[in-house]
Amino acid sequence: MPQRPGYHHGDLANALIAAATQLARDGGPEAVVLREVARIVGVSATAAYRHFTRHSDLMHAVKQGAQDDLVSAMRAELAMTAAVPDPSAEALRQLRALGHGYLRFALAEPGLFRTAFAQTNKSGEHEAPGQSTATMAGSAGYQLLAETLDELVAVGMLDPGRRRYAEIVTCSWARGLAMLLLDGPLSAFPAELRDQVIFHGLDHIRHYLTGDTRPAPAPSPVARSAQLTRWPRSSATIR
Amino acid sequence: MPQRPGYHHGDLANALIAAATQLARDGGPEAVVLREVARIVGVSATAAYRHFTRHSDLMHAVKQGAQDDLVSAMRAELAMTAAVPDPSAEALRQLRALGHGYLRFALAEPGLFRTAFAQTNKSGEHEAPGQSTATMAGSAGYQLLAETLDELVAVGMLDPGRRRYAEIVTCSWARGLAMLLLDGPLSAFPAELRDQVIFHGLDHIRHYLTGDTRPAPAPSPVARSAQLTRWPRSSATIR
DNA sequence: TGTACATCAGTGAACGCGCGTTCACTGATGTAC
DNA sequence: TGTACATCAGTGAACGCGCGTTCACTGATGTAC
Repeated sequence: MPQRPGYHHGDLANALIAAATQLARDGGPEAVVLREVARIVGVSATAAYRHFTRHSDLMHAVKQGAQDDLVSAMRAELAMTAAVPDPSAEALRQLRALGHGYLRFALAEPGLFRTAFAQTNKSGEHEAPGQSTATMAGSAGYQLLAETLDELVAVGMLDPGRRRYAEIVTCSWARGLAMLLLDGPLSAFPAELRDQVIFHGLDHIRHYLTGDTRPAPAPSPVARSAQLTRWPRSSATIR
Repeated sequence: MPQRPGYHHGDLANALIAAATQLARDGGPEAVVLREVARIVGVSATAAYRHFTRHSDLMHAVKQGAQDDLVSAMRAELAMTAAVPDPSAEALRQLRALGHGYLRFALAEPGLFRTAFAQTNKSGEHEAPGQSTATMAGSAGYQLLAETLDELVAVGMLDPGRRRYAEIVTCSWARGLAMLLLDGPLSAFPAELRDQVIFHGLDHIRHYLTGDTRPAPAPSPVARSAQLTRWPRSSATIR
């Protein structure tokens, strides 16, 4: 990103998005105020209108980024542990990783998490019925879950007859737990306890899907608690 | 409620709450604007300050009411079907009724549902740590669920070892599903389909809790779909 | 039973704020000849 | 290679809005004597 040589910025659109993302990260979607964004970048508020026809368009871009970040967090959690040879165990590992990634991102980046699911009306869209912008987890995340669930069926752990509503139930659980952890009564819990709730919740989901009532293999490694603080985000460098 | 005889209103506090509730019903918590509330009641904005020290206090009252309404909806659903003699079947009936009540209220009164879980900072409270105002379903609703889960254990349908996280998982599912239905991708579904999602979801929860894999007894009665439109609310008569 | 007066519950005007957005403009850049 | 000019990407001032809240006030009510 250039050093702002003078009158022309060079990459104002991205700079605005980055600043807006930082605001969303700190204060949620309501904190994304166009004038403040311009202020941060060091540009007049009017300049933003060269790159976004209105506030909600900027908002939309931030939301997209937040959704991408969520999916990245899920992918990162997938990559954090090694794949195991046994297909059944591998499918379970993936399921757990996706859930952990989702919920840990929610805890680490509550502002971005809320932004990812915020209601935005982009320019052309008129409440667009039937084509909701608020996809499950940015669509890509939903796809990851769907694949893992398919794998669970293929491996024989998930009854095909119970496949149909599996992602809705799983998504509902994860989304609701995130709300309880962020805004609800569970928000008062200390970080460790919240991690435990997530861990046990995920184990319940596993049990629900597979019918396997045996307890979870091991408690959540403490080493990962460090990750609960802040999620590193490559695209959010300002200026 | 008196007919507003002249200068003195007589019951302004309640009238303001009622009007504010109507705004919340139609537009969610953000729609509760003090000046607009006063306008509706036909009183100067200043008058509100005789009864609420600030906006957030009025908001708090509305939120309380919305939480009560949610619990009422759950209770009403409980009362809608007759109790059955068999304790196991009865516990399941209650579980289903609570879930249906919760989710149907969310669909019928999205504005109030959101308001029930909105973040409000009442006068004295300073982010009050450890004592979150956002209780599970207004606390009373949580109590109802807890009792039903206890009953499931007593009856032998729910393994005591799996009792511990049962309400968190169940609450998470319900809350998340409500979000998906109201703001998420499921909001585009037609009413019937959404009711089916609820019905199947609840059946999955039942299966998850009890381990009973047999399918649900009967599909959701169509007759109840009428209820999805609007929830009758006794306390919200304006003026 | 009638009067003085404290208190209660309203009023209207105004303040200050910050927002999204528009306007007419100007400095910088790139291209045609 | 140098110049004219269209276009691009900024600027600063201003508009209009609606909000929560405060101020000094006034009409209605209730109570003491």
